[in-house]
Formats: sequence, structure tokens, C-alpha cells
Amino acid sequence: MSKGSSKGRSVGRPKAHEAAVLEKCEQILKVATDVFARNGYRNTDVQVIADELEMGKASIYRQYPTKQDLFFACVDRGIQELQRKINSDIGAEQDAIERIRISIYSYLEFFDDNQALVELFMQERAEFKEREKPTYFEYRDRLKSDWEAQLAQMIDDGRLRNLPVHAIRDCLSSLLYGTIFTHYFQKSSGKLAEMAPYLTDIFFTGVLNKQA
Amino acid sequence: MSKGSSKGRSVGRPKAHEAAVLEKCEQILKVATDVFARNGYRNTDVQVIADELEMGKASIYRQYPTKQDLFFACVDRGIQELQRKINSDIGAEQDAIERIRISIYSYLEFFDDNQALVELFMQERAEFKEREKPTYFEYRDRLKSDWEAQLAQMIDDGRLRNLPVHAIRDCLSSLLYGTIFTHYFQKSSGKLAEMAPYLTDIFFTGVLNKQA
Amino acid sequence: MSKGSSKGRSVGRPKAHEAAVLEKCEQILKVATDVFARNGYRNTDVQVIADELEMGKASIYRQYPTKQDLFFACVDRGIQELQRKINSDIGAEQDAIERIRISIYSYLEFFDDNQALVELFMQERAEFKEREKPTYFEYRDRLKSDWEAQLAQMIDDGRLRNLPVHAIRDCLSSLLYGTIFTHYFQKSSGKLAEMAPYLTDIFFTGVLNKQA
Amino acid sequence: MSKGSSKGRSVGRPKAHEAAVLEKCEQILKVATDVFARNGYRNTDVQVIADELEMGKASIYRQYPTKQDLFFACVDRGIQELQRKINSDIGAEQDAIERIRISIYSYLEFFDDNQALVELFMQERAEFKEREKPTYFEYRDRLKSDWEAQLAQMIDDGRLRNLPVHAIRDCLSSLLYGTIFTHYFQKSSGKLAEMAPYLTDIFFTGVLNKQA
DNA sequence: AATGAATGAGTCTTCATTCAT
DNA sequence: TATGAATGAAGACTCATTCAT
Repeated sequence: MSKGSSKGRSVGRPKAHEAAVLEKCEQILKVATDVFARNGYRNTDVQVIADELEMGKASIYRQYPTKQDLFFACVDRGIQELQRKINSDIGAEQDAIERIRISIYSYLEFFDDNQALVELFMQERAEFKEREKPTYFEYRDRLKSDWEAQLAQMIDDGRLRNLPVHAIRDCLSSLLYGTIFTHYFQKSSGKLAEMAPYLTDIFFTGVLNKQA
Repeated sequence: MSKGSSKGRSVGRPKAHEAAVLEKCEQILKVATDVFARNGYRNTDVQVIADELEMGKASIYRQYPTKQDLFFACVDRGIQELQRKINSDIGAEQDAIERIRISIYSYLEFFDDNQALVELFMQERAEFKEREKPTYFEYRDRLKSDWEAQLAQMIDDGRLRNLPVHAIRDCLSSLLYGTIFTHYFQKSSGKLAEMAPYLTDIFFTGVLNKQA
Repeated sequence: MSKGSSKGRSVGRPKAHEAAVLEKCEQILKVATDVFARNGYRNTDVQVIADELEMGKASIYRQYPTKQDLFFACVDRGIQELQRKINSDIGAEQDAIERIRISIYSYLEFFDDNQALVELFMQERAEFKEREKPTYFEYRDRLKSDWEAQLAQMIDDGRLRNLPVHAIRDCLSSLLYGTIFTHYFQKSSGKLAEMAPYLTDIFFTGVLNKQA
Repeated sequence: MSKGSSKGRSVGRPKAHEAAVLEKCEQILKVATDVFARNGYRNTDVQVIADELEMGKASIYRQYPTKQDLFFACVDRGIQELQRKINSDIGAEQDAIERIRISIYSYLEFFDDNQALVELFMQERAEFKEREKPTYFEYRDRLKSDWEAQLAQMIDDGRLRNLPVHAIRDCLSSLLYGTIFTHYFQKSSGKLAEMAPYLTDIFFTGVLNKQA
């Protein structure tokens, strides 16, 4: 019912439906992410993004007041999707070891489908050094205590060796982060996810032959 | 007149002169590496490097015809030093396992002293996407077969589990690469080298408690 | 339907409607004058005027097809009010000298209440140099012959010294114009009208001491 | 002799001779003043100034880091020349009344030769409203006490009527300021200096006929 | 050889104006 | 009709590279 305000003019073109705006932003971010990833932040002229969107440059600036804002929005969107995928893949799995195995796989699989994000992570770091911490690490820190609590529990349960939790966490985290970067930069054609079993195996069991 | 033939390769003994040029290049690269690391490639005005060197901008351009050339020279120099340090630290150590342990430590220690290089690696990737492979990976590939041969030998000797050598190598490589990046980007104050024992331990033995 | 013929001049009685439009224009001009005066013509975003009016930007454009038109309309409105005030203040005063005295006071008093107009005069000149003459001077020229006739009469009557009428007129005009500008630009807090007696006195009698 | 520094490199292209730099700045300011006056501050593309100077745009930016700086430098230069001319014209004249007469003439004559400056004064005010006081008034304030002291002395000497010195000063100041503006804006073809005798006469003696 | 000066190509961003609902 | 959305033209400024001394 009463769509207008009770007082004052409310005729005219209605404000764009919020969902429509979100949809448009989504479009923009998708394309911008691609272009940034392809050309690099500094080599990207916002005009090119606009052209690819068949949209005026100023329309992008309406949603994201600066090129920087646009870029950060791309990064944020990517990280949120990563987070969403991992949570969804873990689902209700109860076994702690299994949760780790799934996380590793899910993480790598995500970047198979979102190589552009890897580029954005680099670029964020390369361009915006003043930032306290890059977005990715902000997000990572927020999960930190969760993880450490789980790891501690697993040690208590006798499932993990008695190593410092921060060491375990850092090790896994570095292993994953390093894997996506090295894999991607080598332009190797294989799938990241194919590495998952090996990484998991080594992380859990190590490379040494204990029989020896 | 004189000072060597006006055309053709130097013949006489302009050695001292050449040494002076090398020394100057070294100076330039050292300062340039710092400035690039501090500000990022694109945000670095060559003038700033010149100022910091108390040298004319054109003098830099005499040695490095473009800003890009200068940047790549910085990266190359860094990688060569890394290579030199690791070789030197391994020394004549014969035990294969020990050689790995030393490599890990040496690698991390190097980046404790050369944080700037981490930045340059990122920047190279972020800016020069057209390059077939970043310098770091070029170098890494050259060592690839060496490492794989050694790992294969260790498996044959029963010292390592029978995993695909590429998997072992990729895993270690990612672990190290990931560690320097994550450590550095978190602006954590600790030393990278402190992580070495944990990484080595987990890489060799894994995190699972086998008693269980 | 109805509401006058769909084509051609209004015939019926859309008077109320027209009055509403005029009222809206008045609102627009009042606010626009303020904003222009505050920020300068070029620094004024039409959007800001619209916001301040709680009105759509396009609604302003409906009344004034360009920003320039809007600006000129502000200037015109101001000048008309000035004219109206002076005429009203002079009223039916018959004595010519007294008419001058009143004009001076009225003019200064007007700008005490309409400082924004001073800004608009400057801005018109600063931005629209192509115009043959700024609005203010157009208006001034139209009054020119009136004034000169009156002054000539006063000389004939022996009330003014026998100076060229254009000189007298220019002198008074410059004195007033200069006063509002210098006063306003100095951001002095006093009232312009307070200067009126002094200006009048000096204009009529001069500063020299004739006793000497 | 020893043109180079005693230590450190000092070969290479010598720093431009200071006089040469000043000469170049003078050229820039002269042209910039013209172009600003012709087109208005905001309508002036720095490129146009550069073109007119047959010089790269960046060369202007080397001397004046922003368009605003360039503009203010133009204004300052103009005011300094005005000051210089008036001082020079007054010379060693001792008689106080005569000094005023000369000042009036000198002032008007200056603007006959520097009409562009009038435009710049307007534009400064129109564009840079945030400034505490426009340049012209800064300069004017500095002379204020000088003038007021002289006027007070003239009153003491019985040469001027006993009016508040600030009123006398403001009146003269407004008269002159107003004259250059109104004259110039009317695009009248006559010389400003031709008005000087009338202004002086009226300022000293007034317009009323005392015989009456 | 060394280096201060010159510059033009390149980019982000703004905003008056038009369009679509 | 009223108005939110869209946009293209415009302009300040930077900086890698070249030039001239």
C-alpha cells in the first residue's frame, strides 16, 4: 500500500529497487574483478570496465566513488564467496580431522574456479601498502581463534601431536596460501584440487618413511 | 681520444673503470629495491630513487634504460643472493635429509634479512602479467630437476615415503613460499627463522598422532 | 483530460497552477542564490541546490533549461529587488538632493540584507566574459539618462557645481559599487549603511577644509 | 672560480641560472595573466597557456605545482607592480594633498595598462571564497595604518575637515576600486586616467555648489 | 659522462545535461 | 509531471623518458 511518503513529493522515478541495485553491483564487481585480474590494478582504466559492461563510466563511479573503492569491493566479494563455499562444504561434518580434509579441498577447489582472486590478492598487497593488513588477512584473523580452539581440542583428544597450535595453524595456512600462488603463477594447466590429497597426506603424515 | 679504441670491445685495461660501474650498479639496485619495496612499483617515481642516491635521474637511466629494466634487475639481484646463501649454507653437507633441513632454515633466514624482496616478488607479478613466468619461478624451475632427482634417490633409499616427487617438491616449495608471504603480510614481529623447526617437523612427520 | 486545451495557450483558468509555478521558481531562485554565493558558480553542483530544496535535480532543469539560465535568473531577480527597494524608499520625495541622499542609503541598506548578490555580481563577471555587459550594468545603463537629466537640472538650478554630468554620475556610481565590494570582501562586521552619512557628506562637500 | 661544490659530483648540466628561471617565470606569469583574464580561471585549460608559451604543460607545473598556485602568482605579481608604480610616481613629493592627487592618477593609469588585473581580482574572489582575504585586500591592509597616519596629520594641520580617518580612507579606496571595475566592465573605450581629475575634484571639494 | 630541464601521453574524476520510469 | 539514473565530454595533474648543457 502507501508506497509514497506520507508527506512531501514522492512522485517521479522511484528509487531503484534495492535488489536491482545489488544485482547491478554484482555485475560490476564480476567484470571489474576480471579486468583487474587481467591487466593489474594500475594498468586498468575504469573506462575499460565500463566498456565491457556496456555502461557509462560514471555509472560505475555512482556505485563506487573511487577506483580504489571498486577494487576493494571486488576483493571483499571474493573473500565472502570463499568463506561461504567452505562453510557450505564442511556442512555438518562432525569429525575434526575430516573437517580439515574438507577445508583443504574446498579451499583449493574454490581457487580453481576463481583464479582472478589470486591476482587481486597480489595486487592489493602491491598497491596498497599503507593498509594495516590486506583484506584476506583481516578475514583470516577473524577465524583464527576458532581454528586454534579446534586444534587444541584435537590435541587434547590425542588425535594430533602435541605441537603449538599456532604452528599447526600457520603451517596449514601457509601451505594453502603458498599452493594457490605457486600453482597459479606457474600457469600450470592442472587443477589445484588435484593437489589436495597430497597436501593433506603430507600435512597429516609427513614425508619421512617411519619404517626406516 | 685514446681511452681504448673508439669502436669495438675494450682492449686495454679499463678494468678499474668497469669495477666502478659495477659498484655503482650495486648501489643503485640496493636503493631501488628499498624504494620499490616501500612504495610499490607504480607508486615509485624514479626521481625519488635518484634523490635517495644523490644522483641524477638520467644517470640511472644510463645503466637501466627503462624503469622496468631497473626493477627486474633488482629482482634478479635478490634471487641470486638467495641462491648464493642457500648454496653456501648447505656447504658440503652430505646427508640428504639434513640438506633439506638446512635449506628450509636458510631460505627463511634469508627473507628475515631481505623482506623487501618479498614485496618485489608480489609487485613483479602484479605489474607484469604478460611475462611467461615471474623471475622467481624461472629460477625455481631451473633447480627443479636437481631437486626431483635428489628426492627420487631418497625414496629409493627408503628414507622418504613413496609419494610422487613432484608432489613432495610442490608441497615444500609452497610451504616455504606461503610462509614468507603470510608472515610478512601479517606484519608479525617475530623472526621467520623461528618457524623453521616447526615447518621442518611437520613436513617430515606430519601433525597426526600415530600412537592414537 | 481537460485542464485547458491540450495544445495552444491556456484559455480557461489555470491561474492557480501558474501561481504555484511562480512560487516554486521563487523558492528555487532564493536557494540557488544562496548556494551560488556560498560556493561560487563553478563550484556549485546543481545537485546541491536540488538537495537543499528537497527536490529532484530535473525539476530545476524544467524551469531553467541550463545552469547558466538559472544563474542569470538569480542575478535578475536580485537586481529587480534592488530597483524596487530604491524606488519605494525614494517614494514621493521631491527634493533632488534629498533623493540622492536617500538613494545612497537605500542602496547600501539593500546590500546589507543581500550580501549574496555581491557575490553573484562578481561571479557573473568572472564566468561569463563573453556577455556584452553584465546584468547589473545593463540595468544601470537603462537608468542612466534619467539620472543625467536630473543632475543637469540640478546644475541649472545652481544646486550642483558645473561639472560634467557623466563625471558626477560615474563618481557616485563608482563610490557605491566600490563600497559594497570593498566592505564585503573585507568581511568587516559593521553595517554598510553606517557608511552612508560619510559617503554622502564627502560626495556632497569633499574632504578639504575650505576655511584653510 | 670554483663553480662546483668542493665535494661530490657537480658535473653534468648545471642548475639553471637563477636569473634565467626568474625570466622564465616572468614570461609564464605574463601569458597566464592574459589567458586567465581572457577566459576566466575555471575556463582556462593550463594546456592553452602552455600552447601560447610554446612550452610543455609540465614545464609550467614545474614552476607552479598547481593551477591555483599559478593563478595566485599572477595576482601577486600584478599587485607588486601596482605598488611599485605608485611608489615610483609619488617619488619624493612632500605635499600631502599632492601625494593623494598623484596616487589617484597613478592608480588609474596603472589599470589602464593592466586591465587584465581587474579580471584577476574578480576571479580570485569568485573562485577562492575560502581565503580569509583576497590578495588585493591583504596588500591594502598593510598600507592602511600609513595612510591613516597621514590623513590624521592632515586633519591636525587643518588641511582636511575633521572626519573620521577611516571614513576618508574607505571613501577614497572605494571610489578608486569602484571606478576601475565599473569602467572596465562597461567596456568603455575611454581611458581611466581621464577620470582622475574629476574624481580628485569631487573627492576634495564635493559636488554641491556652496555659493548657493 | 653526468645531470637538470622539458614534455606529452595517460588517467582519474567531476558534473551538466539527458533519459526513463 | 516529477525525479532518480545514466553518461560523455572535459580538465588537472603525474611521470617515464628524452634533450641539452
